[in-house]
Amino acid sequence: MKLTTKGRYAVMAMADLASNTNLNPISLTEISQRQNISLAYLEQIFIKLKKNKLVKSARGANGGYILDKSASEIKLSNIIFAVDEEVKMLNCKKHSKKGCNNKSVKCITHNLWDELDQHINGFFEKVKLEDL
Amino acid sequence: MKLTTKGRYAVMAMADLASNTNLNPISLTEISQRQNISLAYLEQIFIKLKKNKLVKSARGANGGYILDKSASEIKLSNIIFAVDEEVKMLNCKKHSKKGCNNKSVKCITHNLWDELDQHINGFFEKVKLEDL
DNA sequence: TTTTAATCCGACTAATTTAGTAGGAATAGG
DNA sequence: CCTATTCCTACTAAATTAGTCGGATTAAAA
Repeated sequence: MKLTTKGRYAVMAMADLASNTNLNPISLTEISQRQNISLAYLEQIFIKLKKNKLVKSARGANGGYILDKSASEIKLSNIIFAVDEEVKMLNCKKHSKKGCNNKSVKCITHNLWDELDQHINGFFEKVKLEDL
Repeated sequence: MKLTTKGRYAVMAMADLASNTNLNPISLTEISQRQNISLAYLEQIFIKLKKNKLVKSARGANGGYILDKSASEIKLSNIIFAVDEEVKMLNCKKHSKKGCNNKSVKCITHNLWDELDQHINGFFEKVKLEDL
């Protein structure tokens, strides 16, 4: 699980969406203004959220986005996972040339970073969108 | 708490130091070979570890480093904190212009990222060098 | 039917951070 | 004196992250 401001923006935007939700879709322009995130950047983020079936879109005038599930069903891990594609920054294979080689040389910290990753994941698994 | 490979290298090197310790100092050349980390990079890392009183150095031929405390007294958080100077990647102030402004606009994720930071810190607080 | 407000898409650029190198000075043992 | 080491500073390279730009598509409303 990567943790970047992009993920944070996504969480913020989704929380905004959840709390300002009514029957009509909400445009990114609104969210952009409320949360102070550039529109173009939000667009990128919402494309991904949509692909991951966290939001639905309505195109054209008066269009926008609505949650695809109830706020109680959306875990923060879902959101972060959706926008920060999973490259697992924490494991040993990232720098495979010099890093840990599971087969021969035992990497003493390998398990540690795996555990941490699970720890962080667990943290975001527990929290639902509605909890914010 | 930042989490980079530099921090991981530091943990690996310290674990190496702890497990290969005898009365004599251990040179970075040795650690470099065993852990497959470039010598020059290790030097950088150990300067910081030294400043944070985690290791002691002996200069000159047959010099090297030894732990400055017993492995049971060194927490992983100490090590990571020492090498990845604390810029708190996780809080809202990093991108202060556009980000959260505590005073006026309430940043809905602010507390969340604080909590996570504590969570991660707690994780590394619990583990001592000897536990590896 | 034209205008307008929106999503959608892909490519590009800028900024920042991280990783790593280079070169040499200082130190101490043999 | 020679060699192996730490120490120090500056620089470079690579990777990642953040964000922009231009335009195509869509649908409501005038």
